[in-house]
Amino acid sequence: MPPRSSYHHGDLRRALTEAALALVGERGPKGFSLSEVARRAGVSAAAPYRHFTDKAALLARVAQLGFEQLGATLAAAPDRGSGRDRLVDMSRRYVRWALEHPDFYLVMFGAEVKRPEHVELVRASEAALEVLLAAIEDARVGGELVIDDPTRLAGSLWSVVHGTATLAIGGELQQSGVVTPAEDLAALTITILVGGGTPAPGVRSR
Amino acid sequence: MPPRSSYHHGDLRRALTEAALALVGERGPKGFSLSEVARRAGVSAAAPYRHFTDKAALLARVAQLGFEQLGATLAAAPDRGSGRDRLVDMSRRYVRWALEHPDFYLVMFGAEVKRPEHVELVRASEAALEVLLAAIEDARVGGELVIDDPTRLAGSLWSVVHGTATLAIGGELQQSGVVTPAEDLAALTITILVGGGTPAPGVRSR
DNA sequence: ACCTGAACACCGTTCAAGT
DNA sequence: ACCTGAACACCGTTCAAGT
Repeated sequence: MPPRSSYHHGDLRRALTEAALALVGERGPKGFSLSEVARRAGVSAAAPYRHFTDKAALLARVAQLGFEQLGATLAAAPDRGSGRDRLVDMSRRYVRWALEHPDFYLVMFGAEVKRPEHVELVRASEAALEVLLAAIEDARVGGELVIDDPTRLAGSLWSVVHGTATLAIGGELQQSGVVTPAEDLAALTITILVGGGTPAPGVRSR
Repeated sequence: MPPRSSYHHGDLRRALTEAALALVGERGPKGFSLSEVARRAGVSAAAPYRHFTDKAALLARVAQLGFEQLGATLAAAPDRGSGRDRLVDMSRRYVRWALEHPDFYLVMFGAEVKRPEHVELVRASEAALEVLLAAIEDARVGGELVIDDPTRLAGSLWSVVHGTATLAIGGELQQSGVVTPAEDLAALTITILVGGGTPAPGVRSR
C-alpha cells in the first residue's frame, strides 16, 4: 500500500474492507487482526474506528459480502426439468462455493460475527436462504417432495450442505477416510432427501 | 482458588485442564485465555508451559475429553430391533449432546485445535466416529440401507448431525424460522437417509 | 470530519533466576 | 523438575491533539 498523498484517505471504509477480505483469505479468521488491516490500508490502528464500531463490525461486513456472493451463486442455478434436480444442483453449488472460499465461509458462520446489531449481515443471510426456500416451494407445488413442511425441509437441506461443507473445510471427512468429494457427497445425500430423482452412483433402489 | 501450600503445585496439569473446561463453559472458545486459566489455577502465566506446549495443546486436551464423552454417549445407544432405528437414535444423541455442551462442541471442531501433532485428540475423534461406523455396519448386514458404501454413508450421516448441531448452536435455524427442535430435525433427516423406517410426523410415504 | 500518537489493559510466549 | 518475574512483541480500544 503506497503512502497516500493527502492526510485524509478518501475511501478508507472500502480500503479496509478490501484489505480485510485479502487478509482473511491469507491468514484465515484466526490470525486476522484489525491492526494488520489498518497497516495494509496505510493508516494508524485507531483509524478504522471512524468507519466500523469495532473489529466484529468489520468482520460482519466481510460476512455480509460472503452471503451476497453465495446467494448469487445459488440463484444462478439454471431451471431444470425437475424441481428436485434444481435443489440437488443448488446443493452442489453451495458446497463448491464454500470449498472455494473456506476462510470466507468460516467468517460467515463464526461466532464473532452473528449479532443482531449487524442488520445488513442478517438481511444478506436471510436473502441467501430465501433463494433456497423459493426453490423448495417450486419443487413442492410439483408435489415431488417427501417432507411436506417447506421450512422444515429447508432446515434439513441446509444442515446437510452446511455440515458437509464445514467437515470438508476442516479436513475431517478426508481424515476419516471418506474419499468421495464433498460436493458429490452432498449431492448424494440431498438426492435421497428430496426423494429419489435420478439415482446417483452408490445409491441402489430397494 | 485458594493459594496452595507448597511452591510446587502437585497436579497442575489436571488443575489446568479442569480450569480450562470451566472457562470454556463460561466464556466460550472466544474469550478463552491461557492467562486466565493460569490465574484460576493459582499459578503464573508461564507455568502452563511446563505441562502444555502452547495454548492449542491445552485446547486439544479439552477437545479430546469432549470426543471421549461424545463417543461414550453414542455407544450407550441401546440395541433396538432395527439397525436403522439405532442409527436414528444415535443421531438424536449426537445432536442432543452437542446442544447440551455447545462450547465444548465448538472447541472440538474449532480451527485452533486440529493439528496432527495432537495424537490423542486424533485418536479420540477417530474412536467416536468408529462407534458410528460399527452401527452402520450392523445395519448394513441386515441389508437395510439405501447407500451401500459404509464410509460414504458415514460421511453423509455425520454431515447431517454436524450440520444440524452447528446451525442450532449458532442460532441460525431458529433465526430462519425453523421451529422444529434440532434433535427432531436431525432424526427426521436421518430417518429418510437410512431408508424409511418408522415414518416420523411430517413425512408422508409416496 | 477524519486521522495520528500515545496510552491502557490485555494477550501468548520465552527465559533467566529462584525453590 | 517445577514455578516465578520480568521481558518482548503483539492485540483491541479510547482519547486528546493535530490537519
